[in-house]
Amino acid sequence: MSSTCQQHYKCINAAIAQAETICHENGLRFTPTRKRVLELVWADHEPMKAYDLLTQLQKEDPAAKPPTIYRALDFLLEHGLIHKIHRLNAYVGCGEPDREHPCLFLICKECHRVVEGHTESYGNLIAELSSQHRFQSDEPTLEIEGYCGQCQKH
Amino acid sequence: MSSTCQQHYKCINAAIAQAETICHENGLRFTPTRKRVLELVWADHEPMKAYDLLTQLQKEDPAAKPPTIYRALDFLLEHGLIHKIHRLNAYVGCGEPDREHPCLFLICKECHRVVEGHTESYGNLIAELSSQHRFQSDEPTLEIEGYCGQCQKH
DNA sequence: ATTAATGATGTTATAGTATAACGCATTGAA
DNA sequence: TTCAATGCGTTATACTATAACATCATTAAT
Repeated sequence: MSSTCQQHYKCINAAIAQAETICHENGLRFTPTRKRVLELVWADHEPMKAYDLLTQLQKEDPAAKPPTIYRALDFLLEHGLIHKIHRLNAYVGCGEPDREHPCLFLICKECHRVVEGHTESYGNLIAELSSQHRFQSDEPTLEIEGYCGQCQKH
Repeated sequence: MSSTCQQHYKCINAAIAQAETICHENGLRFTPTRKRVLELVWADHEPMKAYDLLTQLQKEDPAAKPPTIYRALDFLLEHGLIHKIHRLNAYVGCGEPDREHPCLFLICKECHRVVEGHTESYGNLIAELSSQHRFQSDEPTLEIEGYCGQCQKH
């Protein structure tokens, strides 16, 4: 575990609780595999790779295969419980699964930490672009690589 | 070819000419393979996949292998002559290789066309996020999927 | 001109990411 | 209880990208 939180189990528990609520409210099946995969994604605040998750899962369920993981990830993505960082081919838990929001990540090249950003102007930008180009937008992702405060060369 | 331009060879010629200038100015070697791959990327305004480019290249150079393509793509990316669309694992020619600018793409899910957007507010947003998070940003990419004007359901 | 350093390419192999396809099991509604 | 829909098990394979090492080409210094 490598993050800024003090008691990481709280992050995990909160994420699972939110997921349970959301699934219940929307009549979705939060099956044991889906739950377990979500926990594994949240095992760390760093983005997790599919095959690493698979390796983890196989410790408990030796029969797990790639589709096991990818199906769970697809479900979690589809319902906004996790995000995919495309340039890393990796997955992170979503901090605000109950609120519709465009994804925005700051990705540190040094420590590989990813922070999920939030700001009004992002929504405005998307709106501006959509109207400029008559584009009906959907699933925008802003991925910014660089160096976080800890890792910058001074 | 599927684009809004009328005479696409002009796009290709312009791109190659710009590349030649940039490489010359910066003491870079614009080798035949690199040039040919850039032409192939520009063969269409749609994003091109690495292995499709390879198949094309192999028609002229049967000895071409994956590294042939990936090395050329790496060179072109590094010098801003093309962009990678991460969520598509695909590559498009850069419309303004001589100007430093953060990448911003509108990707149509229907016709698969990609337009490279430009707007002041994008730079501002990056700046705002960087200062908010004390993040030294580098290579941001904003990829927005959705439906373009042509493809929207009315 | 020769040579050493660097960069580009050739070549083989393999690593890493993701999905297709098919059949069985479970669930929940009619 | 039966049926339709959804989820899962399983095998195979497709797709994306890089490692590693040999060879060749270019450049600039001697």
